[in-house]
Amino acid sequence: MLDIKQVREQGNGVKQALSRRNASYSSLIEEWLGVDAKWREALGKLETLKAQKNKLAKEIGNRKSRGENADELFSESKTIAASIDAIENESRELENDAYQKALFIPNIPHDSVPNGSSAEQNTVVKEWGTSKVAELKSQISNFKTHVELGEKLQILDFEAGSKISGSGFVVYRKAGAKLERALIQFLLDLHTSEHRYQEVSPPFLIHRKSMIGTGQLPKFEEDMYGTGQTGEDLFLAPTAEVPVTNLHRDELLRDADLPIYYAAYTPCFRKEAGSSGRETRGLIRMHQFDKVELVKIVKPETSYEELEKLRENAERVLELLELPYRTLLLCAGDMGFGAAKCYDIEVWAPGENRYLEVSSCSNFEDFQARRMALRFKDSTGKNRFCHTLNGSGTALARLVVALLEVYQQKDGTIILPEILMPYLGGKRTINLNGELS
RNA sequence: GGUGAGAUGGCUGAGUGGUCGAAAGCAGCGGUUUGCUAAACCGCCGUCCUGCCUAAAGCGGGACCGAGGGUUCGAAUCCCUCUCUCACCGCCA
Repeated sequence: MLDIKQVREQGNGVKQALSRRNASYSSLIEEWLGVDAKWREALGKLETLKAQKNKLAKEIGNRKSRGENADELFSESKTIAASIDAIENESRELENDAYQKALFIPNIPHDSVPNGSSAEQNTVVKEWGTSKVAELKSQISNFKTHVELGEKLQILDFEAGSKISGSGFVVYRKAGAKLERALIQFLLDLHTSEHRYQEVSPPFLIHRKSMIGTGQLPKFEEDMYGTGQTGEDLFLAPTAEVPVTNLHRDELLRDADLPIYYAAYTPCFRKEAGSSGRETRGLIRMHQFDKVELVKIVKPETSYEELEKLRENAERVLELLELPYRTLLLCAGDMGFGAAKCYDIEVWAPGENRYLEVSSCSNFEDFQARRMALRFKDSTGKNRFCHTLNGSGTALARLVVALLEVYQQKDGTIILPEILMPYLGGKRTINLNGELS
């Protein structure tokens, strides 16, 4: 949520900044300001009337305690109370109206975010393992896709996935299932020990208030899975960002509490309506996938530094797995709703012959904190909104794609990176039976 | 699912209709004193909105005691609904 004061004072600046996103929010901003002005007018009237009423009530109290008569004050007070009632209803409606409008306005892109309307205008800020990419590309025709590999080895069972749940679901089998489990463990260990995040394991079902807190609702309700249960209002987590950031909703933290770093594993559930084709083949776009997510709650003055560190923490995953990647700074038009600045990290997948997004690291500034009333008392004693950040560290399904495709051997087996061996029972080869050996 | 008890400031917790924005303690901030860390004593110490003021300070107004509604001239306090917490029972991993 944006700061209404800022919008009142620099409405045009805000509109202009938002126009860098792919749509115009000018009319929404205007509507918000209009309702806000009406609301404030109603509030002004209310305050005057209430001041009168409070005065009368006090006077009545005084007279009664002295045993005096106060009948004429009673009727006067009643008249005022009646007009208060009317204005109060109006004011409540206006307030809610303003809030509802505010919830649909995205965050303002940071100054360092480049202009652009689509993914083509994102800038590559880092490339790692370029020589390996070149080498892989030179013999690209030898590389099978993860779908071919996975099915041949019987470690990815897409048929079984759709048998149980429909398209967009997969069953990992044998070494596939073990690899998935190993990666979760590996990622959590890396971030909790080396990067000093605190491990949390949150609920996967999340209520509306939390979903509003991080910005998934109300605007993106159609992308979310609800449980379908009548009388309940729970959604399946689209990312651990939601439960983990909301850990501190409605809290006033102490200055010394910050920064807070969390790492969490959760499955992620997304409808992904309307996507199909090459983009979605195999494991690349699933309705359910596993992810280890990193969440930070920090002081405002440090949040951009923290974003860089967060990004490095995610990049480290790919470096340790020796998977070539590149990092993009997203342009204003390609950023998510709540982000002020966002990096995407993409891993090279030779079977696909392209880069796949495995992480998205964003600074939300105080956008989420405002929605969820997440504040801290700074060293001068002033209450201020925290800044929140999160980044994937990383998404697992696409990591599996890259691992299978990069590490495939001519004989059809797969030799996984050595660093995973402790998590795979000391083994690293997926043999032709789909077992570890 | 049943029964009962609760929800008050950063935390603990008192407060059953009028001077309560709210006792007390802890934490925090400022100060005094004993040779340091520490202890003792004194003072300050909720949030949001808003008016006067260039601003700060200060003074004034309004709101907030889980949320929403009601009763009343007047509600933290009484009534209703909801949400959550705790205890016991039932059920289940």
